[in-house]
Amino acid sequence: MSNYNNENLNQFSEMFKALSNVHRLNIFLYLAEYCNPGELSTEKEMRLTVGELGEGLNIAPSTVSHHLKELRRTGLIRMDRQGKNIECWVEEKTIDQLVEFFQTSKGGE
Amino acid sequence: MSNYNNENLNQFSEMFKALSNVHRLNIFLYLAEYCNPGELSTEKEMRLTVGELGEGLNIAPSTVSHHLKELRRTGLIRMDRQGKNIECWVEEKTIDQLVEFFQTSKGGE
DNA sequence: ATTATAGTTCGACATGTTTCGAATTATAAA
DNA sequence: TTTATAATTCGAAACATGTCGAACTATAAT
Repeated sequence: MSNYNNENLNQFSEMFKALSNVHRLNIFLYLAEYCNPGELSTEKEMRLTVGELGEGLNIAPSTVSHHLKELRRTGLIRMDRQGKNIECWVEEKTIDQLVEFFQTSKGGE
Repeated sequence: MSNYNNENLNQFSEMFKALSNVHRLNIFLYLAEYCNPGELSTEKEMRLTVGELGEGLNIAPSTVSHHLKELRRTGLIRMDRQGKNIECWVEEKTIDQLVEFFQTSKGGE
């Protein structure tokens, strides 16, 4: 039997919804590239600003903002204001949960 | 830099879209429970019919059918007609890809 | 051949999502 | 204090998704 209750399932489905949009998936992976494990997640060079994320994606800043809000809401990324900028980075614990989700679903029960 | 090109990214986003609906996620996990690794995936007791999947989900058969079509389209499950029934089971290779996707995104390059 | 069972396809409707630009808030620089 | 920069919120338009029931196809049983 599965270990996931209804609330958990809902949270996972929300994460998948967040990653189901190509722009959001790109933002997520772009952030993931900048988070080198082994270094502290508080180091500045491991984070990107909203503006930096919008570049090359060809969508309006308001749309980027909206997508980031979704990624944050579901726990996939975190954000922190530093002066005029808002820095973003991936939440590694959540990624661990996703890896475990699929490993468990494969391993059965 | 990421290993995923635009086509790959698109495929992953489609898989996530398929799993973003709670009904489809339930169907997927229900199927995953029935696929015990170590046994051959051709064994009959490792598969479920469309009707069996619809039970307890409280949605019309046509809706179950629609959801299964989406799960199959994105490569998450497979289906095979056996007489009057159509048997369904998860595609383990695809699950492996998803595990790898998140592991890689964490390990970063 | 007729009937029953399992599942799919189609059309329609309600609901949700994506996107933008304009207006707004927050911070920093002049 | 005024101006500039970075990002968010809001409202609206276009588009996509989830759902159902009715009609259909495929197979099996009588």
